[in-house]
Amino acid sequence: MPYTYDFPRPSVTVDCIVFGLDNKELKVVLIQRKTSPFIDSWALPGGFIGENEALDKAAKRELAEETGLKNIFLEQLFTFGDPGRDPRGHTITVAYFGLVSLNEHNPRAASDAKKAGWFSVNKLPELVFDHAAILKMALERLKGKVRYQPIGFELLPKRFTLTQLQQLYETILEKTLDKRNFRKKIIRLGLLIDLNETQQDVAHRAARLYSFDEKRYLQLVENGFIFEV
Amino acid sequence: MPYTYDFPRPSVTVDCIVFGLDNKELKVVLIQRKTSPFIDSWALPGGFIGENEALDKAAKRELAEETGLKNIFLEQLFTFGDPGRDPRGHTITVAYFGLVSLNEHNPRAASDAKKAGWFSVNKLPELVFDHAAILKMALERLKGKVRYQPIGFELLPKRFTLTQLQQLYETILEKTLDKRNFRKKIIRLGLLIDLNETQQDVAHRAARLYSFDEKRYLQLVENGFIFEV
DNA sequence: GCAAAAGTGTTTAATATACACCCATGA
DNA sequence: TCATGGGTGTATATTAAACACTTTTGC
Repeated sequence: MPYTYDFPRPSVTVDCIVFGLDNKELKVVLIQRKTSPFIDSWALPGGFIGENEALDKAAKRELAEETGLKNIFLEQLFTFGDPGRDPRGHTITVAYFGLVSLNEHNPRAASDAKKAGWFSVNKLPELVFDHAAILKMALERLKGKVRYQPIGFELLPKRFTLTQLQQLYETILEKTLDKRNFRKKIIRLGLLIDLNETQQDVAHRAARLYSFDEKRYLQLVENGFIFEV
Repeated sequence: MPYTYDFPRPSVTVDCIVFGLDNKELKVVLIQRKTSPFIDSWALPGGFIGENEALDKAAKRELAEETGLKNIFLEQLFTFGDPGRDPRGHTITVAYFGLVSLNEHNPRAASDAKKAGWFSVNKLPELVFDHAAILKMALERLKGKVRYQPIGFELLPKRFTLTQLQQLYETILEKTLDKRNFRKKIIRLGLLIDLNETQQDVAHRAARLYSFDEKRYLQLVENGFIFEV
């Protein structure tokens, strides 16, 4: 079923970088390719956009088709279009990135991939195309963004402890933070809801659980509030 | 000269949002379209990417072809791809934005546009396609970015006064700043070079001129420095 | 001499940093 | 009872904010 145009057109794909936090390791979802080129190699989940398909819809669809992951908030990262980045010819890819609570999301090889799974960003297999560069940019964006937008909460379960939150920042920013100062600062922001519950089944004093007050955050943003950690 | 592919492909274009500062007004470069659709309407400079052409190259080329503006630093903003944004069919556009010193850059209608010029962002003509939405996003990015990256300097002449710099921040952030506090803060950053020169031909006390110390900025960034105003 | 913008310091409030011990729990 | 992580306060240093007058220059 050939499609003919008066001028040459590049192919357009989407790729997804989905980060998760496993204890103190930052991980990313990769799939093993089922199709040529680079069959069996590891890659970011992604693929061609459909006819008259919106970019974000395509990203969500491809992610679901290859990893089974659904209902994940994806945000556009960057568009890569260097000729030569794909051996099949001029291909432009729009990269999306998302953050999930790793324990609550388990990628599995869905229809369009041989395997799918979480990989530590520090121990990656070789990636196809320019996916290593895309991932690198996603990591930089994550580091930059986490300081002034409350995106970190996406990486945690809905209910989390202050220590988990602190470790998250320590992992992403790659530096240690003072416990007392961190708690003071976070609490003072007024964006955490104290659930008046504690952890269960831990072999030490159980920590209080908190959730992120997204409603209040949105209210504050409306009034010009700027989140900073 | 028809081009045939096995699967449907969207068109891909680039659009440029170039901001300039005119006294206390933020302005943007627009062109009057020479071709259908929307002939004679105002639009952001832009057009189709070429065969095997890199995205940033295409943006620079289109900007030069339509406005004559060259050697302008452009940065990728966002990619817009909603089906329906272009009546000719599925068209994805990669938007770039740039900042220039308005007095030093005069857009003129080059080969691919009927007219070209600076428009105040507060007094815009009706724009074609979704260019109004693209511009809105560019403005938001500018506001967000100016606080933690020294991009504002791009909007000023190489030699500028502290008052000019302050007015720049006041214009972009849409609020007034205290002169003494602003000066203290900016000087303390250590990113300005005092040129030991003063304005000429002004009808009042001549102000000292400064330039931005980009070398030093890059050094500091290497060492983890974060710019904040 | 006056209009117009340049330039300059101090006080007070808020925030950031540094730092160490007791508490609760399960094994 | 001990190992493990949870939880807390204070003093000091740094930074932000508020605020008004004198200086220089051209006309």
